[in-house]
Amino acid sequence: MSEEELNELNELRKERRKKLKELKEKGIPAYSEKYERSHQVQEILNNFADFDEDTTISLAGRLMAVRSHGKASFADLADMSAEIQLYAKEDDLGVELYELFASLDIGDHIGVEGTLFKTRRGEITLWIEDFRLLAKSLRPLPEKWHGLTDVELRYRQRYVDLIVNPEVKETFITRSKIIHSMRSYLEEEDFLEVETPLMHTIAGGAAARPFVTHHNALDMELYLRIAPELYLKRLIVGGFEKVFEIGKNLRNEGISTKHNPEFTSLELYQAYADYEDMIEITENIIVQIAEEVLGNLEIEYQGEKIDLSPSWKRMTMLEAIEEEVGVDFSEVDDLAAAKELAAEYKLELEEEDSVGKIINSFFEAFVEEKLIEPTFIIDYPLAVSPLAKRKEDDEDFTERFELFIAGNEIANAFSELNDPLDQKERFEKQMQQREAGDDEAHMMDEDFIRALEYGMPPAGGLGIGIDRLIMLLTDSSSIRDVILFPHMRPEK
RNA sequence: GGGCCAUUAGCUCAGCUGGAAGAGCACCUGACUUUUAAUCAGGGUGUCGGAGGUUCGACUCCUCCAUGGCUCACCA
Repeated sequence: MSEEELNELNELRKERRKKLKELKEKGIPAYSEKYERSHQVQEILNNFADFDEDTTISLAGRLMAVRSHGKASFADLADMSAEIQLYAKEDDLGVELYELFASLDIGDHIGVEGTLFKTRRGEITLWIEDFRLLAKSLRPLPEKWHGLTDVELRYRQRYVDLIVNPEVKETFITRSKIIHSMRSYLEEEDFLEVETPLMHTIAGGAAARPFVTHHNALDMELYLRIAPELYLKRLIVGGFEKVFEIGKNLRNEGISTKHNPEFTSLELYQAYADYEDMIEITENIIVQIAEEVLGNLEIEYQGEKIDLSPSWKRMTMLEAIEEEVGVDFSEVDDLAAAKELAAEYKLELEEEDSVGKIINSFFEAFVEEKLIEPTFIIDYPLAVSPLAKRKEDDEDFTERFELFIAGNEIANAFSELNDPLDQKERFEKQMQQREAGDDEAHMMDEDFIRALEYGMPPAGGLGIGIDRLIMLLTDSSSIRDVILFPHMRPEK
């Protein structure tokens, strides 16, 4: 770094650069080789009684605080597992090494060696006999008391957030456990984990605007996937009977506390099954996760107590609307009457050209947010379900459900449409809407129709929004709190 | 994209109707060999988000821009 660049640094950073230079002059490595430690901090804290005062142990971690008393100092060392107090005395380390210890900064990584004791106040402490600087920190950490609360900084510099806000680390450990529990449930049930393409020539499987990218060698536009659905169903055609994929979907839409442009979902498909089976899997999987990861089926989300104990409530969409709004849509069968109702309830419609879409709008506007306890809403209008099988006794509705908890949609599932001719007609209907300006309408996928023509067994399919589920189980109000690096605009 | 709000030291924040930029922590200097938000004495380290404007004078008022938050719309 040149003199000019150095001069632009603030005082705190200049100070640390100065110390780095001094270390170099003394021949002390500021970024040294690996350090063999004997224990993690948590093991020490849990098993203090097992260590006598002659047992030498070694730890490695980041210096989080220093309390210097002249010729002796206390400090706090944090590794991933926990924090422990260090005690360093000039008598034991010698003048030179103690001076080095005294010059350490908060944020530095060190490896320490010594024996354990308890202070007068009863705190387990490592009495240092030797230590080594492992990595010098050149930037000051946020304040120890308030930590880092500026959400912009927390998301942009998640590494700092993780260093100073322990509960953030907890959330992401829980996230990992949730996904692990989900995967082990599915493997236990003999589902095969697969990976399908992220780059699609046709963006399908959901109603959403895709990101577009360009393949140079092929000189063609590609879409980043909005859902893995159509590929997973091709695998059901191919003879896999139980498949699942946990992965990212990318949607070129608004960003909010519930939406990130890339988000993680579970999708699974089971041959010879239907949406009733999917209800069962959904409930089982979430109950297992809550039991394994939280050890509790009674959770609290943003101040609301929620009981995840089975069996969860089921209602048809029409029943839910009738209960909440008092309108019985089973009595409404023409578009004009539905539009009149929408006007009466001050629902602003855009392109709703069918009773089904208006029913769905009523549901979204008046019912969704009221569904606090886990509730399966079943039987969705055909008009908003272009990939789901029709109900046998009602042409206008499908064998589909969504699961709502705490007012949020957590899962979406249906009996998969496996009639290729019906599917083709529905794609054609979607294409018309697309041409009429609805750029979220489904695209025609000829190859998917071809696959269905070879014969797809009846199948149930299920999608779970993993980020949303994790928000619920970690009591996080924003999706950004459960995604390590949420999308942000560039700085400056 | 619309509405509302925010942006001041490394961090967390005060700064009134326009009149000499502040506190705590962190940091620096000194004292201190069981402290733990260590303590004691001294030190303010700043492009007040950016650019214009009004004014004798702007952190403060106005306009535009940037970023973020909440919210509505779209979506999961």
